Amino acid sequence: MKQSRLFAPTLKEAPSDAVIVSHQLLLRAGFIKQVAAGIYTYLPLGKKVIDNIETIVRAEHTAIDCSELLMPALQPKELWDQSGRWDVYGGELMRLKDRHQRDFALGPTHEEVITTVVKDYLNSYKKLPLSVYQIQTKFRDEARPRFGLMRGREFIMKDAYSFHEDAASLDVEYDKFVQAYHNIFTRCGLDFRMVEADNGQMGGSGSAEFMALAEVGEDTIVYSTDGDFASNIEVHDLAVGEPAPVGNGTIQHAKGIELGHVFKLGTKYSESFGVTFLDVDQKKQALMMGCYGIGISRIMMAIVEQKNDEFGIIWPKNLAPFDVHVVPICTKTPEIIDHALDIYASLQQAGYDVLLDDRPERAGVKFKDSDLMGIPLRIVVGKSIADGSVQIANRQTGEKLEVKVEDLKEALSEIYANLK
RNA sequence: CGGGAUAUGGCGCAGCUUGGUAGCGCGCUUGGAUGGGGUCCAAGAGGUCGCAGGUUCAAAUCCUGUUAUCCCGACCA
Repeated sequence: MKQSRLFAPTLKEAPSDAVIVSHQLLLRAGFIKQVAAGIYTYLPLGKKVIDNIETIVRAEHTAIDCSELLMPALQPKELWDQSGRWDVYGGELMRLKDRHQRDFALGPTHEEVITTVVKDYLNSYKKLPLSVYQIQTKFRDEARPRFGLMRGREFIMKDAYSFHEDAASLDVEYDKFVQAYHNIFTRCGLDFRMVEADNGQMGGSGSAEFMALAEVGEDTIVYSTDGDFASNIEVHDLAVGEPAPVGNGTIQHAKGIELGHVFKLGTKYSESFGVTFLDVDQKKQALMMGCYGIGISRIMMAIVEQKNDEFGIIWPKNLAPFDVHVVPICTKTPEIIDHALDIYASLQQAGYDVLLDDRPERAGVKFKDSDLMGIPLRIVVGKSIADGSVQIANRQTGEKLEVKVEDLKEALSEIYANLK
């Protein structure tokens, strides 16, 4: 991609509405743009990051044999009446009417829909277990949207649902999701913790949350110094310094951003929707269910909150919008831009996703924008090209290295391999 | 939903107290100089001052209402 053609409006100053660093940087670096309170457009750079997150999420779900589908955002009231949640969900459910004055909701979650979708198919124990997921825009009419992508009224979520003949099967699947979630958040480069969580209005028999550690987090994690215990403070309201209920540690507190939540739902939804199957003894039984969510757009925000410095964002390589930023400077010299174009083409051929800053800007402007965007590797093509060398700059470590053009690919692949 | 604040060009802000018809920095356009960390000079373009009503000869400025956005709290798979 040539930067002169990329829609990436960077700002020197953060819009005054943004108060936390991730919100400010995502706005300044041109990743998102606000449309209304809690509603954002993902600009091209932001969209690329979202896509990268989704790629990881998809791969880890495929790995546990969970298949992807896509359900409607628009859901009729009747479904929500069946679960009883039309009345209990409250003001957060975004409600609307069609032209015939029939009631609909924009889905904040999809237990009602998925239960209806699988109902006819899952009539035998032979078809169990089954798990499916989708990645979709969710709607919640938050009383107070805030902090950019942290608490939006419209956001991208991955939600998965599993169906089982008994609790033992649910336990097995639940553990697979827990492992998949560990893999996902690790691959995203997040500093996170799994904690015991409240079941909330979802009901069910067990749940855990995955929290990104961050001071701006809205949740409080209580954990023990020996690592044997971690919980949302909603479940165990323990004070700092108390002995932990498990193990020998003492309690500490930390702030976290909830990125994922796994639930054992039990039979709550299958009972209200009358979803039953015949077991091996030809007895009719209610399905056991699990559900598993990840805030895709929230991951982008959480990463920026964790990975930044005074100059801008520092993307982990798996999420970065581009792998390499080729930055020619002194562009008055025509051979420099020619060399940069050659390097750009050859790195693309080598499989890197490359952004070429072909704009007629001065060096300082290009460096500032590059730092702000946070692409992990930068190749500066300048005067030193006269003796055949360019500079590789590592955004993550700050290291800079002069290399001959003929050695560039090799040097780059070594540095790339060591990126986080 | 309670409490607090803000709304003036793409972004950041001043002007409002003490009404006289809008200004600064950045950005943008053109020209020139510069050319390895947001360069400098000059000339330009761009604003129904959130919206509606009121007071007044005259409203960005005063009054009333309203909408939007942000923060704190409550709420929150």
